[in-house]
Amino acid sequence: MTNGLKTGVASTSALRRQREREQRYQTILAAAERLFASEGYHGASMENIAQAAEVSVGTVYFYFKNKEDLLVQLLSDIGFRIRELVGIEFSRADASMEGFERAGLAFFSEFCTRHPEKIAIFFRESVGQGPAVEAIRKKIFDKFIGDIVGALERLAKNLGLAFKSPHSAEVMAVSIVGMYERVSYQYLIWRDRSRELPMVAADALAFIVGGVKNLCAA
Amino acid sequence: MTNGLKTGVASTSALRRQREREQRYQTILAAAERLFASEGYHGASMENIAQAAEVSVGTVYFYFKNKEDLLVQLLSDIGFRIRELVGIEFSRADASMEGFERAGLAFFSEFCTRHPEKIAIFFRESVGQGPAVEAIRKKIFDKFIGDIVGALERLAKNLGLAFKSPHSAEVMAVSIVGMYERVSYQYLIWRDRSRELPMVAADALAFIVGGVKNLCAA
Amino acid sequence: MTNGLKTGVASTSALRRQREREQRYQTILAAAERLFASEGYHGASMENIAQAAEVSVGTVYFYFKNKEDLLVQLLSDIGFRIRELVGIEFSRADASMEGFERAGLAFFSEFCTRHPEKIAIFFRESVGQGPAVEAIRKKIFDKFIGDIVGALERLAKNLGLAFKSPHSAEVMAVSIVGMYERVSYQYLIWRDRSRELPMVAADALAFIVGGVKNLCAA
Amino acid sequence: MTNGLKTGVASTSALRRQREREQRYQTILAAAERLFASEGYHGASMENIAQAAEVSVGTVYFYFKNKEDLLVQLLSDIGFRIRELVGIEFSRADASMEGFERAGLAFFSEFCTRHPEKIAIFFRESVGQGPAVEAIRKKIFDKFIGDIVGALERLAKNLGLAFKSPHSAEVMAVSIVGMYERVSYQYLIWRDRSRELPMVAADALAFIVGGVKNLCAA
DNA sequence: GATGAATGAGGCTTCATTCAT
DNA sequence: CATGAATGAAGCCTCATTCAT
Repeated sequence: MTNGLKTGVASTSALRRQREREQRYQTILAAAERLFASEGYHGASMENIAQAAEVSVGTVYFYFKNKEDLLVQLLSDIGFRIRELVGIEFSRADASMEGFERAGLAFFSEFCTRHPEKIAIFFRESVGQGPAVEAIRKKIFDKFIGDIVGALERLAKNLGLAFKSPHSAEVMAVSIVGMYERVSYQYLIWRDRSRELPMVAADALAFIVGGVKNLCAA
Repeated sequence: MTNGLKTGVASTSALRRQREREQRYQTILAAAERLFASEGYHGASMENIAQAAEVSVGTVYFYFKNKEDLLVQLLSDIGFRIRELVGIEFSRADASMEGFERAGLAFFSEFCTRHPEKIAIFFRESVGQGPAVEAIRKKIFDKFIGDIVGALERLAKNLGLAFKSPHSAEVMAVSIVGMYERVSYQYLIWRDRSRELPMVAADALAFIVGGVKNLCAA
Repeated sequence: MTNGLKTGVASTSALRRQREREQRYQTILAAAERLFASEGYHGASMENIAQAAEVSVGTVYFYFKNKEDLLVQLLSDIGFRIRELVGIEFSRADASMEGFERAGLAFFSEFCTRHPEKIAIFFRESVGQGPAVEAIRKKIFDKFIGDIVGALERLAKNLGLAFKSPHSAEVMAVSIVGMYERVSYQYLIWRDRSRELPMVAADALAFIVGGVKNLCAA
Repeated sequence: MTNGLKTGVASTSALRRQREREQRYQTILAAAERLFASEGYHGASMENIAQAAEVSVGTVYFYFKNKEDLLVQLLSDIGFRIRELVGIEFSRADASMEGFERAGLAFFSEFCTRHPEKIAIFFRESVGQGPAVEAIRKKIFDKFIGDIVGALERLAKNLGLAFKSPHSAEVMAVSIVGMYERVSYQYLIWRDRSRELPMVAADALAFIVGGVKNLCAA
């Protein structure tokens, strides 16, 4: 306080440290993402990841508790980004199904095309990797399903419609998530048709719209 | 057949051998199925599997090329059974969507309830286990998708309808498969609501019917 | 039963297998003993031990659960041998202190001289190696102390003597064990005076005899 | 001392520094003692110790050469304190065995009860930790043995007694140390009977007295 | 003097697979 | 055909120690 300079200098170097830490963290995470997607979760060794990130194994363990933690952080990040991009569209959906379409386009045309590795990790590499990973996967899925259920309920309320059964909203949400998953898997991971994805997406969205209509009644 | 006693005796013992071989094969496969589902593909060691099947490790390797082969055979069997039960309903579907509903019920109310381990293996444990496994998974998915596409095309033809786009049929099929997958995962693996599954299935099927209608036009 | 030869052959090869197994087990244990004594418990790696035993690392793990198990088996064996050699003399001690002297000579002049590595492992390398190892150490010590307490009580009874306090017998036994331990450590491990050990032992035993007398009273 | 103000100020701050340094040193040593005793020498990492002492790892390395040094300093300190408390009683022992009893009580009733962690470190955690540590352990033991030998020799001289053999004094000293060690281990570390220790000690000391008498003759 | 991020050698352990009996 | 002991590559992870700031 009494010493502007010193504090200034100190905070500057402290900030830089902080920044560098964050950068290293991200570098390692990025390397892991790349390798998990290309070599598979088990195929990528901690050694490989460290090399790809240009750090030592010890450094990886300084930033992440263990290999599983690497995957968990990756999943958290992926889940966050998807919701940021897609969930927001669902939450805007009110009196029409336009929000559903915008959400789908955001996912298929933007997210999938830009981040095929994230799709591979979320839908392929993180599946069946033990309880801890399954737990976070379930959490992410549940949040996403919640977003869609919210959108459906607002839609029904605003349009004065009722669902066929008490499960309907949830089942629809789960179904929609399942479609997202398998369509992206089929057209992005198994065959790379990322260019056709927008058209494919259009059909998928029409399917969703029809499905939703059929489970609501005046 | 035409030979005398000696051959008869020989063929009898040969038959018994054949039968015993087949039995052993199935015993091992069953043990693997159980363990893959409960401990995970990586969590189950060949030693474990051999013990569970009450044979030696060597014997497991006599009947199966390697661990991956065990999974592949399991997947083949699962794929076959699903098509046998579900695919047949799709192929019967002609001029109405009833076939789609029967297929869905067969899957959710029969298959899922009776074989939750097969669902776990197909949708969880076999995901992301390397190229060879992915290949057979893709093959099974593709066949199943083909069944549904066939049903959709017949339906369209018989009702004089046209698809919105050339992709439509395939996208719908992929979507339906995705729904099957995630709905069973959500209501069977993540939470055990096998008793509610029939009701859930009803909603899911209504969703499908609506989706299909929306992608066909007179 | 009906086939002497076959059973004979079978049992022969089965026996040989059994024998070879036991031999391998002992070979590995011996290698571990040697290395633990010379390099220290932590200084000896599983790799080293495997090499010294001329087997692969995997084989070591086939016979022993882990490194700690190796130490535990070693300790069990050492404890057993000491009691076999020394404890028997205590149990023979009845109406005089001769048994105490024979026991001491057996320990110092026979066991220590013949198995300095076992002494090193029991009194040096196995100390402070975690709860599991401490547990077995305590068990062995307690048994040994029990042997001595038994001898003391018989002695007292036969000579019509009484102990000073209820603890006396146990405290004496613990004291005697402590003497055994430190005397062997001092004259065998820290300096190699194995040749003088018999004389040293004589003095130590005289010390014990005097101590015992002082804690018993007519 | 003789300098004026400036130096005075300087020496004041220098003194404070000196004091702070000494404090830090002791804080770290205390943290190490606590952790070595509770987690074991290997179980306590330098990181743990630094955290417990509320300093950084680097600081620990500023005050101590390495982890072993931490243990060595600890041992030195423990050895010093034991001699300070116990050895002094032996050195006072002249014409009677009272000194031996006072020494024993000092050890069992004072030192053990007050510093169980030091006992654990000296008799458990520092055993078998490599040549350097063994060397200092031996040095401490030897000094302590020397104290006792001195007391024994003075006693013999003053009472006009002779030892049975040239080894006798040393063997007795070693035996006494061994008793101290194992009795404290048995009644303090393995079972916490610190409250009964005084009584146990009484018996142990009577044992020693008897033993000594038996090895001296008029 | 103090900090704490970075290092990397080295340890323990697992497990799919082979092969002599 | 069945057995199960043997293999050894490869993985994950720890931790004492260093050094630029």
